[in-house]
Amino acid sequence: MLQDETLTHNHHCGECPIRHKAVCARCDTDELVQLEEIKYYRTFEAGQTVIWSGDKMDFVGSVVSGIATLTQTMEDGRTQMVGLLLPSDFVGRPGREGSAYDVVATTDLVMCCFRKKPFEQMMEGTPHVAQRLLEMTLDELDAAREWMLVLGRKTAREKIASLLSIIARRDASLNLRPANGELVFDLPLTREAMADYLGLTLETVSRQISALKRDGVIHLEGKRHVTVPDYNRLMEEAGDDADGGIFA
Amino acid sequence: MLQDETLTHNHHCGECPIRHKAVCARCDTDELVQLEEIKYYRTFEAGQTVIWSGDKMDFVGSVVSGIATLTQTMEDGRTQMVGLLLPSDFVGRPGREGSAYDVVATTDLVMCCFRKKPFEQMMEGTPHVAQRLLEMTLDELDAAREWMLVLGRKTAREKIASLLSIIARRDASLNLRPANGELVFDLPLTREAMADYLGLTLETVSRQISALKRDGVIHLEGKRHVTVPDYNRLMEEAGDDADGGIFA
DNA sequence: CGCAGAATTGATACATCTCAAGCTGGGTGG
DNA sequence: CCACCCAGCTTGAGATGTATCAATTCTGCG
Repeated sequence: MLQDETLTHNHHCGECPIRHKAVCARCDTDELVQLEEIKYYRTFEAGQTVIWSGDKMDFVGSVVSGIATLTQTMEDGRTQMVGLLLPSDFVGRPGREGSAYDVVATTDLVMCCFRKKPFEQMMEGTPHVAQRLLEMTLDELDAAREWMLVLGRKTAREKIASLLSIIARRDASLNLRPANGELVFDLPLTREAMADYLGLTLETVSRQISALKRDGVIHLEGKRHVTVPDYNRLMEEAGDDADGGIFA
Repeated sequence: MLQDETLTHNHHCGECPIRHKAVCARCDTDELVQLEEIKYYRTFEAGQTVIWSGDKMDFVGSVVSGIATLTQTMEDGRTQMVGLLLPSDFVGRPGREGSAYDVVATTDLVMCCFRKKPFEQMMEGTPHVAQRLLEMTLDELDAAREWMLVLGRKTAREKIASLLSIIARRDASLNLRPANGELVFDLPLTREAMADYLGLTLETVSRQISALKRDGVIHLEGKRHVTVPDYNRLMEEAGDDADGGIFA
């Protein structure tokens, strides 16, 4: 595994970009010192597998930068994405040996890893870590259930609109945008990855994106650069209530 | 709200049927005393709505007996079940005002409720409750992700087989069965509820159940009483690896 | 330049939905 | 005690959305 030396030595948590959103968000200075002792950085190139389903995991950790996917695969090759890991998201499950999913780096990826045993011990002692992890897990559960509605009941067009609206919303909350209703972002996923997320084929994804473009719901520059002229229109196409602003 | 007096006064936690599986599983005797002070029972009749999506929740709690469903509904009426609540499962989210889902009693239901504020305070003080809740939430997240694969990638026949195998497995772990490979249970859901769980129409559910019956994968007495002569066969039909026994 | 991965587009097949007609079994009122 | 009723379920025929198979077209890069 190649590792970028500028990233694999330990930075100070105080300057960390995900300091206030990750599993360490509630920790005070003392607790950060404890975490620094058991942490190390790892980098992965786009396309690299971080963990194979079933593999033993000797660490847990947070995504610092880049994007990774959580996928499940059936014996015959059918694949479903079950999670999209963005900066500050947590990987791994304390109290379990192996991973239940494949974790794959979609872009170049930097992870802040904690050795599993010490991390688990720390969870016992310092409630701030466990509290934050519970909060994050509950959020993920809500997101997973939201996605169950998308997978089970929405049409292909609604699925695409839902995905775009989620990416747009996240992007808006990260890089704060003028709230003039126009949103611009880059798709972090290939058509195939979108298909795996939405339970579709890549051809259907392509057709529906073309249709949304033809109907003026989105504009495309190249394959990845998307402009949403009217976010409420996109929400309607997603079958969601158009109310409840972008920055909820 | 009608309440059965024999159930709404407080029993002792020590004799509670879900004592060792619910959110209180790790609590010691002292902690149980604390919980007893903030708890009360509520009963619901089959078909009754426990909580409406968006409603303010002044309690959280555990299912003691009976079955409830968690559902999400779109404006045009399409509905997706996002959770099936069995005895010992937890309802509600500490740290959030309203419910995100409809909770409906599928059978007669008894819940052990905790007043929300005191429960949240207790979570701060006694790590055993928060630890157990984290563990349960992680399990639910795994279940939700498993279900995403079912919704996104499985055929109607596989979906039905998956649901039957889950119900069979749960039933086997509750009422322990002879491990001779034959499983018998009652479906706790109507065809329509199964359809909402699986992202299908009730007609498709009915057709696929008929097909599995015709092919000898299951036997039916009446509409609800199911016999599975060969669990591994059912697993194969579900598209799952047939290995990894029933009582995993 | 030209290749390879990614994406688009087209023609057709098929699984599931939709609409519609009956069936079944348990409960109720005459 | 029977006739009726109704929710839940089954089955059928046809419509439709998405998958599948196949042929091009982009796009970035060595």
